Amino acid sequence: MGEQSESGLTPGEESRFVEQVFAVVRRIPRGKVTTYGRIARAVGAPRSARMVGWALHNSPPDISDVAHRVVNRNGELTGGWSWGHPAVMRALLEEEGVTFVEEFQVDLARHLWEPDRPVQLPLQPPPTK
DNA sequence: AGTATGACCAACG
DNA sequence: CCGTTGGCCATAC
Repeated sequence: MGEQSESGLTPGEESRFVEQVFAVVRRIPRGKVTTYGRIARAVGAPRSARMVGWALHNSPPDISDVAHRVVNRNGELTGGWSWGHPAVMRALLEEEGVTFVEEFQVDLARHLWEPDRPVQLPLQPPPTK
């Protein structure tokens, strides 16, 4: 039997990483946001923030409903173009009560949600400029 | 099989 | 504040 694909995963099983990423994203509360890096840490891959972005880019419909709650570590809507324009993503967030400090930068100090993670030192939100 | 790129992050100068 | 470098690793060419 084989042998699994070079990815080390059999078809149908799907990557646990991706599944876990989606599980975390689904738990982001309305009116809150979290970051790629924090999701990566929450699933045990602290240095694979890029893979989180990759997973979201391939996100199924059920994730697309809450994907706008994921921003980069600075609160910027780096994935905004996936909605056609960052303004669309911003509108979705404002609709949930999220406020902004810049045109496409959310107020992390007020709306940051931290996923349950194993155990890590608390990270403070970056200073406003 | 190697290179380039990416919804990222962090350290450094 | 900006640019560069390194790390991550899947995808496209």
